[in-house]
Amino acid sequence: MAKITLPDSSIIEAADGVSAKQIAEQIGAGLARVAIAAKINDRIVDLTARITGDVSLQIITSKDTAGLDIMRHSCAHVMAEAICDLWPSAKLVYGPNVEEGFYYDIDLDEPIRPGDFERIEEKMNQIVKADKPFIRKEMPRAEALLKLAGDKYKTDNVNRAAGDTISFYSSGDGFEDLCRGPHVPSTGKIGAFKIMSVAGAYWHGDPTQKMLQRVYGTCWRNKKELDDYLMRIEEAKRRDHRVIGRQLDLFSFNDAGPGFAFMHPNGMIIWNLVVEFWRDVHNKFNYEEIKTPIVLNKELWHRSGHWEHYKENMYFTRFDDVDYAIKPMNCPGGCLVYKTRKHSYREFPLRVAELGLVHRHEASGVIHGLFRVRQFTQDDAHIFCTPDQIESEIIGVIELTFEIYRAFGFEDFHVELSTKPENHIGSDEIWESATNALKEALRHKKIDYKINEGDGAFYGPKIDFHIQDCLKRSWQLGTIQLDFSMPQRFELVYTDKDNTEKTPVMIHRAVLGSFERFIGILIEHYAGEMPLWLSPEQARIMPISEKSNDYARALEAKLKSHKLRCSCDLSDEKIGAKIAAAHTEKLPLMLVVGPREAQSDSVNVRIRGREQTKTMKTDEFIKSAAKKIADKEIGLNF
RNA sequence: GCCAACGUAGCUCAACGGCAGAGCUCCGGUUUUGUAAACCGGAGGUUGAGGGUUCGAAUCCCUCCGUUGGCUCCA
Repeated sequence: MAKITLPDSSIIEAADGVSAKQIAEQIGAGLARVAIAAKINDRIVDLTARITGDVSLQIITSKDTAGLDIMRHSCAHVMAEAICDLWPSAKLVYGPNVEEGFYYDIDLDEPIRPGDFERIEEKMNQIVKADKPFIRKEMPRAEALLKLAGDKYKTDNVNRAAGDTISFYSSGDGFEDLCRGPHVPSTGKIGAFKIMSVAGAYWHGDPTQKMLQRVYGTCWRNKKELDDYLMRIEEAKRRDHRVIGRQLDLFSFNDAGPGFAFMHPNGMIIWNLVVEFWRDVHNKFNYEEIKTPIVLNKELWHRSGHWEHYKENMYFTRFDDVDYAIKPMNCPGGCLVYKTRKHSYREFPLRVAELGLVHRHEASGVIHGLFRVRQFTQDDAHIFCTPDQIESEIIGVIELTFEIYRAFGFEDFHVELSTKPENHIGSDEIWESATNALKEALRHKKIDYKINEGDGAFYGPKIDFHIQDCLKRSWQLGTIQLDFSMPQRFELVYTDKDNTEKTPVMIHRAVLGSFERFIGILIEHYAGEMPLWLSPEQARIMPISEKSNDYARALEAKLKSHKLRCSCDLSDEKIGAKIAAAHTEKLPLMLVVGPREAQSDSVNVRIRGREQTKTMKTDEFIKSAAKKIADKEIGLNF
């Protein structure tokens, strides 16, 4: 006898071996119709799964996240069947879900092109319409390996799978695929789908392996959800910093220097404001600032270990028969500054910041707007301290980091901790204590984090701060890295209490990561609508007609004397056109002035994106704007 | 670096073997305007670069450069 507890705590009794589907039918025909899978004792299984004994049961529908996940994976199978039908020589590799859809890796010599998507979708539609059941077949591992003999990809998948029982699913017209499951009961249960893109992907992410074709698709409960998703992508593309950067004349790129950003006057205004703010916060946290050369002798890079570990990404130059490298990191220069005098434990922790311009020859395929460039300015700093100061220093860096992120309204980021890699230097003991110091600091600040085992730098463990761009791609901002290598390589020392020379600990950290990337992220974060304090132009003065131009000019001079960034639109256009132009430029404030305002020394304030306007005395406006700027207010309410 | 797609005026795009075009921007003029785009005119191009096929190439083929989306890598 099976005793089945439902989510509402009610209990159904049935004969052993009853299927989840039968129970769903017993609960209600409506539920049975929308049922996709079942959760038996926290394990998600097919609806056909048999129930024995005392269990808890939940029927999963497409409303559940798990139901949508299952639907997507079943959709991947349908896509695989369609592709195998169109290209019989296609070999299936691996087809997991991703955040908002799925992909399937396929080994096929003939390239699948975007132009083929339509016929793949057509074939998929036929399969879905036929509403054939997904049927699970189980067999022992040995039998599965025999069955898959000759298919190196699926054999590999079986070898990587856990457990002794291997399952296959068949659906459609004799299509069968190795799969753990579960699946929807039949292909007709799959909602609205679309093939999104195709891209190359290495088998197991290994560049020495064959490049496969990865076909991306998305699948939603219904057409409306699919359309909403496609709309969201379109919206996101409108936030793309590369598009907005051109629209707002912030920066550009040129074939003359791929991966090297040209910052325009508007972009530099934002840049300099971020630098100014950054300096204020670093002063508050007792940092000093230095600047080290961009081009340094090659020998230095041998000593630092960069030659050995980073040569492929470095630029080199040669003159007067001497080889030089263009710095990819600031630390060696920082070490040379440290060595210019003797240091005492009394001056520790020594926090030395540098806005260092570095060059890294990134692979051509990874260059991406301001997010991934070949020349960038790091907001770097090196903290020299004693081992027992590590944890408090890390806490200090985290506090400084949050203070800076908060000013820009960033709440949505995540933290990752990377631990000892296989190729590392230093003893296990020192790695363990350093990693624990990082963990303790995170625990102390009550920060959740993800652990990337073995992903640390060769010289020490690290904490990274990540943020997502408008298309949900994740980008690293700040980083905190413990470095046991550099102080030794450069023979850095300090004199301790006992008058002996010891090696300091070096903490390498960046908060914004790179100014280029950070400005790109700011643009996407605000969709180009910068808060008042960061806006390249804060207010545009718009005379109603030429008759008010003199008042407009006088007003401009007055606002500028109060350090407001503004200009006059003295064109022959009507006021509506001037407003439209200002909106296109995403200006926060528009000041419409005509004879009325001129007479009363006032301005009519119009706020970006709003219909209603407000007339106020010029002095009152200046005071109010100045306060918003000083407070770095994000809202524009006047 | 690898796979695929794409490079036409400053920007967004059309023409897809047969005279390179539109809107916006820019320049000149008319208009003197009260809250999201007035009107008229003009300028702007060896179609990313080089080679090939063809009577004829933006269009077809090859090489290179760049861009986009992924993979690997990474701030």
